[in-house]
Amino acid sequence: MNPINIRIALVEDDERFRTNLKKYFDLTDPFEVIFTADSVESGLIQLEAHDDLDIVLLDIGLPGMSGLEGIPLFKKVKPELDVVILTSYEEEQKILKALCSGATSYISKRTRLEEIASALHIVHSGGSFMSPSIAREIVTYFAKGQNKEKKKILTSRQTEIMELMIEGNTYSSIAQALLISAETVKSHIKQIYTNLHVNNKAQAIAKYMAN
Amino acid sequence: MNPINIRIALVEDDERFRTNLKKYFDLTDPFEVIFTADSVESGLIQLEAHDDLDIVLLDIGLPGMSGLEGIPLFKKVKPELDVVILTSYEEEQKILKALCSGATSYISKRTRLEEIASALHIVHSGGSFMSPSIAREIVTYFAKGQNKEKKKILTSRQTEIMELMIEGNTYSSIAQALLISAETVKSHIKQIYTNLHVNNKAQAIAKYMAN
DNA sequence: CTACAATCCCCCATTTGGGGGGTATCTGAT
DNA sequence: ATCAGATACCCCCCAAATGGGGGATTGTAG
Repeated sequence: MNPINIRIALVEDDERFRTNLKKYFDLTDPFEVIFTADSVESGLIQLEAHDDLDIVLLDIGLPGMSGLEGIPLFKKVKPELDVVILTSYEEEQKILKALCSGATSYISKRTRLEEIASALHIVHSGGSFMSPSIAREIVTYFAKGQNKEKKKILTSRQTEIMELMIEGNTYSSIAQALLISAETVKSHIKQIYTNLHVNNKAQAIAKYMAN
Repeated sequence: MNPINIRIALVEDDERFRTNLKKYFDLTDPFEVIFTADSVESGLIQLEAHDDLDIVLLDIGLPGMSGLEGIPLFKKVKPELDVVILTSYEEEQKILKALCSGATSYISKRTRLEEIASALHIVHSGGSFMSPSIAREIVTYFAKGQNKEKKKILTSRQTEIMELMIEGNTYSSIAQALLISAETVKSHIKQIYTNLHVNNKAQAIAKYMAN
């Protein structure tokens, strides 16, 4: 067997698209289509019989069990399997759910076959590929999360020290990082405790991280 | 002006890399380098004078203010500006922070220039590009999040002690609350640190609260 | 002028973390 | 039935870190 063979499976209910993909990958090195399925259920059964699989290309809009529900099941049978979502659903909710369930990549069906192949190469070498529109949804998600502005009870210097404290630094290592004296760090931390109405590191971190 | 012109700015302290990028983009259509800067501070000043900017390419490891801190400032001056991080820092923490601050894309410095250009095209047309290794960090982050319920790294006793520790109790006050010896509390906490792969209270609390 | 952030210093008791050592149950796998 | 492993429990030593109490000087913004 070719050492750089990439063994894939296709789980897709649209027969035309599925056979198209299979044809393409059958003709394209170094891909090897181990099996195809038109549902999660059938895919799972076939997966049991083929433990040499690298990547499963999974659609979301499947009859019966959805691809979204299927992800954890595939990962359960073979945890090191890379699940690549190939679908036309691009809503944030579906994307996030897929990623949370353990999908490695999320590719739009509009993507050209060569680009899908390139994505699979990336995945096989330990990376991850996101279609531009999908990636945009993800960054939007993160940016939204930040909009919750938190209380400005700490000065910028105090925040800086707080962050370093959370990383487990001692007063002196914080001092070194900020090029100030450990005594100064201590003074700042005293002040932090006063501002947060606490009197030790544990409570301070808890309070700081809670908001 | 060419309607498909992409007006970019480079904020990067490594002079060689910066001039390289500038040369490349100066020669490559449809890019136009509006200005370059070697620090966030200088970049912000120049941004005020150029309101026709589309994208800023920003390094993270800058002297003075870090790129991470700079992102919100750039977005504040010009909210519709797309901030593209181009850096060699690939730690999850930095990546997430950048995305939360409003970065649109995050590209590894190891990326070929043509690919960077292609990423900028994607960003300019409303998408987002992530380097494979970066994207992988992001999906890992999501996958971890899902395991939060399954995060039973701590036994029930350890959890109990952890909660009391977060409230700021000392070993002896935890001992009193649980009617055991302080030495036992200490043993438990040692074990907690082992399980969480940390070695002090601060990191333990941060890790415990993060999930 | 005043308040406040940021910097620095000393003293000293308490807490912590890391290194040992141990016993008693309970559970799951052989 | 037994036995390894996990869990909970207890103890000692000692260096390092922390926290609380004093104090001080700058610079800056209101």
